[in-house]
Amino acid sequence: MRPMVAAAAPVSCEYCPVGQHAVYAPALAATPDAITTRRHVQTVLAARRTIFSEGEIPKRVYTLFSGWAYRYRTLSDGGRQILSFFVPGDFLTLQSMKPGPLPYTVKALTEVALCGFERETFFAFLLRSDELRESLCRDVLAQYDEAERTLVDIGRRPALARVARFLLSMEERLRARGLVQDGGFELPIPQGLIADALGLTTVHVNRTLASIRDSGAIEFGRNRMRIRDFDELRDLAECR
Amino acid sequence: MRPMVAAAAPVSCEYCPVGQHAVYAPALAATPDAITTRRHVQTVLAARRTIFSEGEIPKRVYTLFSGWAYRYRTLSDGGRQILSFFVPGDFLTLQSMKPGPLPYTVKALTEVALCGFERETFFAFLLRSDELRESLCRDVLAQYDEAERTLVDIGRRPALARVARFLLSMEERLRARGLVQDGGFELPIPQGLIADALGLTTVHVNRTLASIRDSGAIEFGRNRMRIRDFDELRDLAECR
DNA sequence: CGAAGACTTGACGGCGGTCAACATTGGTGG
DNA sequence: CCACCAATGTTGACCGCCGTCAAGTCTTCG
Repeated sequence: MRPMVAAAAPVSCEYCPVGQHAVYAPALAATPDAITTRRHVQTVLAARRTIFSEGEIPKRVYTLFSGWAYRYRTLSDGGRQILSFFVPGDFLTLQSMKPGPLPYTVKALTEVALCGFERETFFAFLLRSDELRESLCRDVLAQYDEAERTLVDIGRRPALARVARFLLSMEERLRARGLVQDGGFELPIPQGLIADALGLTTVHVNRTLASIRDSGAIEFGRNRMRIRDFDELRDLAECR
Repeated sequence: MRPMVAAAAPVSCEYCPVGQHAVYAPALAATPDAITTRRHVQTVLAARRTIFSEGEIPKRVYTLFSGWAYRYRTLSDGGRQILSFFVPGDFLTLQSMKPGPLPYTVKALTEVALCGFERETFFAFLLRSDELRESLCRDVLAQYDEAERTLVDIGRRPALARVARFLLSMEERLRARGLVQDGGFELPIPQGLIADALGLTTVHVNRTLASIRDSGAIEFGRNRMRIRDFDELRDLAECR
């Protein structure tokens, strides 16, 4: 399978293919130039490159144009907890809304293309209109909600249910962005990272995925996942 | 030990003893009447009473004036995950900033006194000034941050470290509110609830607390906790 | 005084972690 | 084009943390 290719974003943001999912989508619809002129940089980064480091104070902020990224916190013992994965259209550092050091690291999973803005003017712009504020607010609360949902998962559910729900929520998110085709989707997340996101180990994620595959609910190969039986998978996610 | 007594808030918010910790603290300092006149209700509720139910659409929102409360999500199997505890001055439902059903239940832990506001006008007021918006934003991000910190704890740390960090962060929060006296503080949270907050069981929290006490780092009795050796406790929280 | 909630302690077992070996894939440079 | 290497996936053996079950005590309150 060919690796995902990241192309830099087009010159104008007006017809941006992922703009409708961006936090500033309302502005793109109304006054696309307002975004284009504020966009400072377009960058392409190789897979595994660090985009922000924990403790860094961001002067520039990014929307993910193509590719996948993720963010995580590091433990004193070297372990890490992945907090979320990003897909095209996602804004990488909502927490930078207020100035100060970032409490997590952001890293490119695949090769990525980024659209960069100057932090201060970017948020000043978002706060100027009611509509944009509301969009920003919705994004923050949605991420907050997802964090607490994951908290419930990790705190109270067995590994099988966690993995099943992870797959379901990933499918739902990708479907909303039109990234589900032929009933399946690209999932360039190695099992070790799924483990770091779900509070498990690589070995156990591997066994769990294998058992779900054996149940017939999913099939997958390198970088690709297909849900064959949603009802079955939802049953597993309910944790019995 | 006498149960905590909840008295209704005073008539005017101007000299509210916990107002400085409220999300609308800047407004209290500048134009206290703006808060007093918007406050619709003052309510006293018995311990264990439900303040909001999961799925409910709040028309009225509350600041906790006295007593303790907590919020949690329920699982299909009857288990639950506590998301946070509230102390006087805390606002109970930041998520209600955007209209829609609440994704969690809020319950009184002790007897509580609440100051109620009409949801819509309350947030409209908070969004009107830059200073209040910033205060709101800071609160949301702080809670979000705490949620992800807990996520790391539960996902990656052993029981001993979770409990130790829980005690440390509780002490820090209460100290900031002037609720630490004689080196100790009131902690009316039963071990079963600590377990529900940390993804553990009552039995295991009990053993863990006992082992921390044996190490000499803390001492506690019913409803009261004292940290005797911060360095020791921090070592435990680091999870060697 | 009775009942409900909270705390404590012991015995036992299982989910998921640890360690280790090996297979497979894809990228890189010679 | 091939050799090599790093990253990833897979499987088995073993074990420990923490959950489950259960009994009993203590405290609080009606």
